[in-house]
Amino acid sequence: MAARNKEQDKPRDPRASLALLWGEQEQPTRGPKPKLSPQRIAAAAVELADGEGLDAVSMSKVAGGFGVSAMALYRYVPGKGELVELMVEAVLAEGPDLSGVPGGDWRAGVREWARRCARVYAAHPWLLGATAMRRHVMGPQQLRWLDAALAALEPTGLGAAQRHQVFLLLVGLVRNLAQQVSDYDEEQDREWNRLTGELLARHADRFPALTKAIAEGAFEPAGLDPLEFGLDRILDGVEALIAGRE
Amino acid sequence: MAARNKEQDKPRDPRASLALLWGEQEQPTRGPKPKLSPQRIAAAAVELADGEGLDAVSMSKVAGGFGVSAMALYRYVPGKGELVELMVEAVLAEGPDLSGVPGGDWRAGVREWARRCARVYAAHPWLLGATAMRRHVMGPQQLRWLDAALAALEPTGLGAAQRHQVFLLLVGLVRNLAQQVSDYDEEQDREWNRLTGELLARHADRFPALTKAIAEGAFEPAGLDPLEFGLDRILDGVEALIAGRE
DNA sequence: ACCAACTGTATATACCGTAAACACAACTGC
DNA sequence: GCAGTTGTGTTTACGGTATATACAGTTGGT
Repeated sequence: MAARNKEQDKPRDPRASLALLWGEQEQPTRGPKPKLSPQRIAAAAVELADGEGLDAVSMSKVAGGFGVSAMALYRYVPGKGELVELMVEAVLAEGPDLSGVPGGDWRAGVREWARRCARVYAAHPWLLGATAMRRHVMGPQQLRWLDAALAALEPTGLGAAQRHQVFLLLVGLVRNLAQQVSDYDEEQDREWNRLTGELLARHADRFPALTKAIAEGAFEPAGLDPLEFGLDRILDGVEALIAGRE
Repeated sequence: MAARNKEQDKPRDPRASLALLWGEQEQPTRGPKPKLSPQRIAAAAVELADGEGLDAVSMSKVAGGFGVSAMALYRYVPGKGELVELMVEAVLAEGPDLSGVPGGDWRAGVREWARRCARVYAAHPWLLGATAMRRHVMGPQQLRWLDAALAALEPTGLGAAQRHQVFLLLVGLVRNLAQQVSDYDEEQDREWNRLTGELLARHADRFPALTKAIAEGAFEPAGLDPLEFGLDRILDGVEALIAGRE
């Protein structure tokens, strides 16, 4: 175990962050040619995180990949927090063109959006931890995804505030799912189930509903795709909302 | 900024964790009287986390609160990961008796469960980060909440696997909500909105749906309670599922 | 040519979690 | 009562982390 960053405790100038994320900073003409760029650094960090997890992303390791010292990175990035923001933007940029689905079928559109979003999280499990950091600033790519979701929701005829709420619900669904998946570990899971099963059997009276549910196979691998299940529930809920307004 | 723990990279014996969480370890009779106990340590850590955030919980600070050295804690707790697990159990234990709501109204029961769960997260914002750690082991208090949720869902007549899925949806809702709330910071939020607003105005063509939604006031403080809104959607979705099965 | 601006490095600080070796205290068996 | 064993708390040390600061080297504009 190493130490946990207090990623959020230094003020982190939002102006600087935004300039970085939107690529809106005039680059100088005077000094030596820079070897690196915020984007190249972020890309290297992403590669590292994809391979070894977010915790493996340290200034020193990232810098090492370029053969420069850790402090060199601070010429391009104000701090690690901002680097992570850049990483998020980088992987969010990978996503395809998010222009809506052809027809006026909002359910299909929203579903497709959620699937694509889930795919990004699946490809980069560390995204979850990276965006869980407090007070992060939205960059253009995050806004792009937000925009796409809102666009997909326009045909619902819901008000703006409600569309926003539904969007939050959808991101939440995808993120929770990603959480569960990233937590999963075949071997360890089996071990856990075994041990907890024993304990539970010994205290069955304290957990009647749980005991019954387990007996009925609630925790078997199950053919249910959690994403589709969640989407179905939420979309049905939204449909009910639309119906109720008329 | 300090360093980020790789909380999960040391094996962390599940047997030991479970014994700790269930309080099933025979205590010795030989040596000197211990001054501390896993529970007292966890309680102190919770207090610290409540006051200064999860990142403020370091072995050294917790130990300092008892006037002992950091290493003393390792006599009671295998490591920091396990300490955090104990913290989670501690705050989850605070929750009231979760016995279901009287009538056969499953919606009311589930709603009440979610509200209580949300209240715990609101009281201890660090819970989110604490349970986000990978591979955590469920203790009895976590099982108690799970049991209560499953019990509340029994009157729906849904299958065990589906009840489980709905449970996951509900926890997800509460957690995402907690995330949003804990991210919120009046001052900083205003600043962010201002700066991002400028940038967005300059790129309005790239984000048409978002621009429109903002114009319609989608991001105003809004009278919508996100928890109730989310619950309404999900419960309606579940109701549709029940109806569809008949 | 000079100087200002810029890049990268080396060094140092202040944390973090925790392994290892140790001194002491208290109970068990004699 | 005494010895031995076992558990407690401390000290020290190690390898990590982010990053502040002071410096050396490079480059372009003047």
